[in-house]
Amino acid sequence: MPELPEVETVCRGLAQSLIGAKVISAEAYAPKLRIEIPQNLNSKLKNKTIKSINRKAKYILIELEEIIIIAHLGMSGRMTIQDHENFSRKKHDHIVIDLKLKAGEKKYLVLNDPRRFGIFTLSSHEDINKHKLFSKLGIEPFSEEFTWQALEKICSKRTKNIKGTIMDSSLIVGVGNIYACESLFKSGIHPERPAESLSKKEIKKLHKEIIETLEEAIAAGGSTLKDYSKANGESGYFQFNFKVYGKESQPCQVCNSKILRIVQNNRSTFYCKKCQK
DNA sequence: ACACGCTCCTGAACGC
DNA sequence: TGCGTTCAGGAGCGTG
Repeated sequence: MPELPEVETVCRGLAQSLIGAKVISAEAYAPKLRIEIPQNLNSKLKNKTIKSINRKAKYILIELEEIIIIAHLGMSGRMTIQDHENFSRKKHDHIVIDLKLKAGEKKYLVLNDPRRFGIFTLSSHEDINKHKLFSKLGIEPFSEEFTWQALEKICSKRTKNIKGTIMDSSLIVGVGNIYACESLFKSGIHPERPAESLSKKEIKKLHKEIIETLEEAIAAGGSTLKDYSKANGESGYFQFNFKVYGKESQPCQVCNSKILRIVQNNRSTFYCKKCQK
């Protein structure tokens, strides 16, 4: 499922092709995903040119003249650019935008989302910064604001387990289940530890590993599961080497003891009992 | 303010 | 083979 690195990768991929593209037509084939899809998409997007494409938390912001598309890939969303030649709308293709690229070529931008946890909505430029979807977002892990002291503050007096804490998007954005598991493993911190129990040294280590894990995944092109594709539609797995995620019962790459799986906050957690204290 | 559990959705994987 | 059940999970929301 798309986590921050995947969304970043998708944004970069889309930006490469679509900056300067003009909307010929836009059509929605579902009334809602996680929230309602605006009606009359076509009249709102037609003839507008794409100015920039950026990521905010796990949201994709496609900025056009006078309007901004806010998209979220949820669990199973894919945003792909497809050729006109032999194009046919597939199952779960919920949004299809016909675009004329800067160079003149025509392409479709398609949002496919089988599990429909995604979002596709619109905002004006003036409303974007106070948009409801963004009102409770925590710190961006790549921002200057995300210092180890900021993480220390988040963890202080927090009784909740550290894994749930770093995954809480009202505190820190973009750390999903996979990278929470991975960064805790690399930090040697047990996922069930109360956030407030972490020492300063551990906070510093975790802070560093969260950033590095996400950076590494972006460098690898984002990690993925099997129902995910890159922006250009090329499917398949990325090359990120998971140390614990999905490795239940397999030997730890560091100490050889069995990777364990537990359920925390209704989510699977994978960890090494020996490496993570 | 915080912690926690429920919910949305579909397809894959699994059990009988 | 085929049906039913379980699981995956981001994040908003309601409850205590």
